[in-house]
Amino acid sequence: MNAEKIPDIIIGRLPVYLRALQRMADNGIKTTSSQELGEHVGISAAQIRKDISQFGEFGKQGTGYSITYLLDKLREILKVDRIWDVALIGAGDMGHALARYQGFTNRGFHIVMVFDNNKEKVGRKIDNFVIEDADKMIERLKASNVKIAMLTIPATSAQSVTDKLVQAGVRAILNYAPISLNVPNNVKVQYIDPATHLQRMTYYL
Amino acid sequence: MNAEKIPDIIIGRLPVYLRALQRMADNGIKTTSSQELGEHVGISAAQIRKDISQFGEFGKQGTGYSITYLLDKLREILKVDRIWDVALIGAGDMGHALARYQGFTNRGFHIVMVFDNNKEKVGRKIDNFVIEDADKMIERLKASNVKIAMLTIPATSAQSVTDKLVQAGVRAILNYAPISLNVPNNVKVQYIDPATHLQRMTYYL
DNA sequence: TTGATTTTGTACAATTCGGTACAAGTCAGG
DNA sequence: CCTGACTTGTACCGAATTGTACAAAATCAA
Repeated sequence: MNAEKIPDIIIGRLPVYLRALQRMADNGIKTTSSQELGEHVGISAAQIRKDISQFGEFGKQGTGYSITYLLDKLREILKVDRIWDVALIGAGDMGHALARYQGFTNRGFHIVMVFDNNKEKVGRKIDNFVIEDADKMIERLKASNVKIAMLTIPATSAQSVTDKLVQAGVRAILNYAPISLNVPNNVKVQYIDPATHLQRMTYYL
Repeated sequence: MNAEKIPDIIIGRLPVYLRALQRMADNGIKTTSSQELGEHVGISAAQIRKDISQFGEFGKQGTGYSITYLLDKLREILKVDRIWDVALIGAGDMGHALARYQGFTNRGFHIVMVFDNNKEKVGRKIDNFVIEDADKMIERLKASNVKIAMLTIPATSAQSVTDKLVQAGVRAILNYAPISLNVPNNVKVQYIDPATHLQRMTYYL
């Protein structure tokens, strides 16, 4: 076990391992090797061994890794051995899709609030969520223990809303708006912008 | 100008620069510096200069970069100085959101087909798109010039559908299914999985 | 015109990251 | 028990990536 600072790039791969392992577990597989896992996720076996060994000796020579054990450890490392409350900001098409997405529950996340600044939408429901008024967002967040927000609003208002989220104590933002966000060092942002992702591939076509 | 192989990591940053520059241009700004652009996108000025200089000397000492000129060059490099036809596979919530997304048009992409394997959905419309039968996907794609697909289907069928896409000549896949895909070397995949992205941040909370 | 200021592109240095190779532990079968 | 096949964790090394620093070019104000 290594108590030093773990590089971001390694942390970034762990959720991919976690996802693949979870899938193997669902298929009833009990054990895997760095080799096999590597083939599933497209990463070299040595890389996987090195990444995992940053956190302890979880494998067994000759046998590989117990999937349930490794799952537990990875969930613990990534702090998804619990359920995080998440706020969804923006009830447009993308917000709707995320609100209705069934893939969060068994991966550590639970949407607890949905906000929109359109007064016509406020009070309406998406499935079980009642859309709340964005004007009340800061006070609602401050009174909650929400540390994670998903931002599905236009780029024009993304930075100002982000500032409010930070002010309200949010520490992690999944940003669907096509714009880079400026946040303090203690706040993390991940970007999802389909056009940007597509543009990362056209170069090679 | 350097004709050598450009690292993936640099190509990955160019769309971010492009997005920021496009935004500046929309705001009527004519010129920028690596310093200013860096502040917008959260990347060091030296890094930006080095990235851009891989492709030529586009800046001017003392002045910086002409935004429209740099935009043209980046679009050319990334091959988004044209419009790419894109196929959308899966007409669920996420597929709907993407089909209706207005952010593709001025960034080089145009959805031209939407498929679903649910016979009840086939023939229905999402805005102007008629949902087509997934059974006809391969032949429809082969008869088209579609090289890019967006996959918004369940993980269980993602690999088999991917194999069909590859067989039909697709060379770039934006995968929304929460699973790693296996593709030949000449096919690129980008992953969008909100739970994975969130899990990349919880470690730091 | 001149000197101060700005900014690029790049050489060089430092750091980070990934691949190779192997000792040592584990297991299955005879 | 013994042998052969597997597999981990890590030391070592080369490659890739980023940071530092500066010469040279361009601009601007006086």
